[in-house]
Amino acid sequence: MKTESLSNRVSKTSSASTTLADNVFNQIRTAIVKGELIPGSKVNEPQLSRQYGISRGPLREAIRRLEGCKLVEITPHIGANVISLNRSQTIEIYEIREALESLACRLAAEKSTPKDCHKLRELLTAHEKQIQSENGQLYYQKEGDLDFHYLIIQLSGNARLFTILCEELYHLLRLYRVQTSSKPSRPERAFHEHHQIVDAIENKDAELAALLMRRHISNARKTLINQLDIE
Amino acid sequence: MKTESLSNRVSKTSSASTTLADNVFNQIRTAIVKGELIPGSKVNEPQLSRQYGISRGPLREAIRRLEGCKLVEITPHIGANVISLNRSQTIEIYEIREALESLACRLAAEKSTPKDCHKLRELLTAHEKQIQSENGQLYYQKEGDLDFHYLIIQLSGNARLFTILCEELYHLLRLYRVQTSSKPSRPERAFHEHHQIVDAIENKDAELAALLMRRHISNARKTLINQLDIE
DNA sequence: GCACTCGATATTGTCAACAATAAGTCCGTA
DNA sequence: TACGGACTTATTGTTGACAATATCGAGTGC
Repeated sequence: MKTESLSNRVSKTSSASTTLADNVFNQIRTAIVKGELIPGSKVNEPQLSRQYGISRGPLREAIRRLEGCKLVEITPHIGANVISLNRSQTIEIYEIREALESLACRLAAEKSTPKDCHKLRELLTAHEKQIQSENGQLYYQKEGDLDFHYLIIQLSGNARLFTILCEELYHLLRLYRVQTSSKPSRPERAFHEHHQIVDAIENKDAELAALLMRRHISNARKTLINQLDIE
Repeated sequence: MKTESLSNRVSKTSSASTTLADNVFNQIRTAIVKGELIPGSKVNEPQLSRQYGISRGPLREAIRRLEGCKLVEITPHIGANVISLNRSQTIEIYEIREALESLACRLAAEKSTPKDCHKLRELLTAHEKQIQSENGQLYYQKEGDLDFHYLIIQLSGNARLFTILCEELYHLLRLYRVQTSSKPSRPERAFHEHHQIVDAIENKDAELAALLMRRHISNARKTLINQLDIE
């Protein structure tokens, strides 16, 4: 209440939630994903409770939710630390993504209506225009890539799949990008792959769609590994 | 402290944890998975805090962890309810299992040492003896099936994969079995499939291992669907 | 008899204080 | 100077009380 000072407005997301715990959960989560809370650092309860102007009760509930999302690690009697992903852990996540998004793509191809396909096409052409007007490099950085993947996962119709990918793994990957300040840079290639994937979905070729998505993410993984090897 | 009466000992798991919240989290989780807390029912905080002899603070943290495992659903200002899986939600989980365990199997085939393969063989032969001595039907019910899958996931070496499958999805499936009191009944067929999988892993044929595992779980899914259609 | 409102009760959300554990500091000794 | 131990401080764990919201039931009007 009193110390609304400088760092209180960490993010704009959902300032008016129904409960303080959920509210501050969202705020801290975006703070972590944006890199404002640096990976590996300690999550100090008294400090955060002052910062957000709430008591430690709901704050601890929020931290427990963050633990569930695997964004912090809690050690009993010591406290929580913001997760820090190393090289192999990131590769692990990409392996899982490969399997799950391949599945999502197959399901999407099976279930998608012409209207859905139209939305996918629209998304791609919108991104294409953006690329042309902004000289290409911003496709990934503006997360147009993620938009595309989000939509396919939604089209899969598997709600739990959406939760695992979009509510858990993607946040972790976003964190990693901030952590290593890595700029994914293979826009035109990825863009071509995206078009192939939509083609397969439109043709209702589920197996091909799954294969293409798997290869798409596998390529991203290999790019990441090479990038890590260089550094 | 005072009301240790009848329903206090809900489970035997981990009575001496380091913190009350973690302790009661484990207890409630097993209670849910065992069906002692029936799916869909309300999670009453005052009642549970009396039952476990703790205050509502750590209890609420435990509930938030359960929310993270997707074992309860929390509605603001209303409370938590034990999750209840319907038919389609269960199929969703099986779809995810199919993708993830297929991945696990491929990784296991790539990384497994001869010693690992030996352990797998031992597990299978041990189960085989058990089947012969107990007339078959108990293989699944004693969770020998899960032992097998657990071991392969461990051999995959992907820690996050292990977490997602063994710490989250499996608990949900176990809950569903209790909920519908369904007894998986295709022991000899599944057993044959298990043997094939180990063969592939031993031969370092990662693609085949992945394929077989995917089919193995796909069969289980189809069996489940048929079973549900009958009822 | 039915629907609606209002009040009583129970449950959830939040807080501030206390207890227990860990971390840091200062001091003495070898 | 380096090491170890007691003391101090800070942080986490836990509790009970209070506030806010939702649920249930009785009573009233139609």
